[in-house]
Amino acid sequence: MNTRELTGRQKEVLRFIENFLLTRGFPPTLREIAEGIGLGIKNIASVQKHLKSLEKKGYIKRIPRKTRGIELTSLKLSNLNIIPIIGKVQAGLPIPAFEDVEGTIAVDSLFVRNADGTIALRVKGESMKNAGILPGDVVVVKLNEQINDNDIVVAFVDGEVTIKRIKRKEDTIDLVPENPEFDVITIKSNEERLYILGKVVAVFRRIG
Amino acid sequence: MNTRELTGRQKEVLRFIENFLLTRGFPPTLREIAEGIGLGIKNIASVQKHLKSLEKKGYIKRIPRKTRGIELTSLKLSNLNIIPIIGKVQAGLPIPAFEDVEGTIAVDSLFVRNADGTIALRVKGESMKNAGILPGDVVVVKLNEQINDNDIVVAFVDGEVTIKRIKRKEDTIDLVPENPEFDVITIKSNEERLYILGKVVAVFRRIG
DNA sequence: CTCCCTGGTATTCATTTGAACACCATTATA
DNA sequence: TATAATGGTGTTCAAATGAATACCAGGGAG
Repeated sequence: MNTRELTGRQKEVLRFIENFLLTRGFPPTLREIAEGIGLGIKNIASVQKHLKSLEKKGYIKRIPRKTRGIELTSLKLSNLNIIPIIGKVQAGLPIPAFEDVEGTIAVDSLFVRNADGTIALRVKGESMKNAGILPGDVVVVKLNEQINDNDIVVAFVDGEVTIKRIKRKEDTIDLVPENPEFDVITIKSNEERLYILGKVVAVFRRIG
Repeated sequence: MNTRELTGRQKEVLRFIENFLLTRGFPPTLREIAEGIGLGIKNIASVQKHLKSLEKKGYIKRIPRKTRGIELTSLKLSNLNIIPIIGKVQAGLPIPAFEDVEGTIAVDSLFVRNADGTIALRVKGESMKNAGILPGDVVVVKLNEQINDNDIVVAFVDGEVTIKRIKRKEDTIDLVPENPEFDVITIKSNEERLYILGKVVAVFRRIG
């Protein structure tokens, strides 16, 4: 048999573990698995064998002697980032304050590597429409990130929050919208009207 | 003290639990917490008190008498969906086949309610640019969903995969791009050139 | 036929674990 | 001043748990 193919019973065990973990928040014990797939409570040895098979075929990883020590290869929690969604950013000095935290959002590490210094905001306005950032979208913002030319940033201008593309000139900084209906905001370097909150690193949208 | 505010020690305990769960894949035992925050191994009673405080303030939920029975309010795994990323969709009858599964992606239930019959695809081409769907984006597709007029769909036309907005006319179906540089594809209802794979329900993009 | 893998049943055992007490110190609040 | 909340220490105990072992049966591969 192929090294990755599962027997019916093994599939059943794997599905049970996945489902248990997703609904309960932690992996099952051997006895919980036994019960879950309709085996007698005394019948842990069978479960042990199934788990050994699943591990050999690469679907799970077991941590020896640890209660509930089962990791799913398909669901690596270490690939997850929990990021707070901020409802309102309040102007303030020296740094703006985050208010109305709506909750948290789980983001795959495919989009965000590290949750440190990262927040999520809801997009208002159409100024970045042509960059594929629409009203209602959720943008993920890295706060303490190096800002490079042409980055899309979340900026405070005169106390207002806005998303724009940044372009540095000789003596000015341009905040460029990606929508011809909006104007470029030009700020002289010596003015104190601008505060760059962070860099937009991901965009999420739900449709329908 | 506010019902939600945490003391320094309580914060420390919560951070430890979060970090443990995310890196190890399952919550810690009381003794692991005790060790993790620098308490003696015998000192479980203190941890019990901290957990009780954290639960009272709504940050965690405990499942009595269960080893590692700690749920994080901020990280509800039940709010997570694990969706396969399909590298290539192969034309085939009666339904296309999914090949080159790149892996899985975790999606917050904020964007996808249910993982059943759901896949993720990478966008190629700019035909939906003005709908905020760009090349390289990941789109989430519901396979067995009711298709309504004006939905954005993944369609097979003459064996080619494409993302378009669907508009039903009297005797034809129009697949409308959201980019003036692309043409509308019109298909007569009696032709067998069209297969609707599913409906696009979410778009994800990484920037930079 | 023999060997290996799968799958189930039954039992034993050392550890681990959550829970419950008792006791103490500090600090903030009423 | 009294009271509650926080935070730490030490101990005991029943229950839960992973591991190991032995036994049995069927099927596929060589």
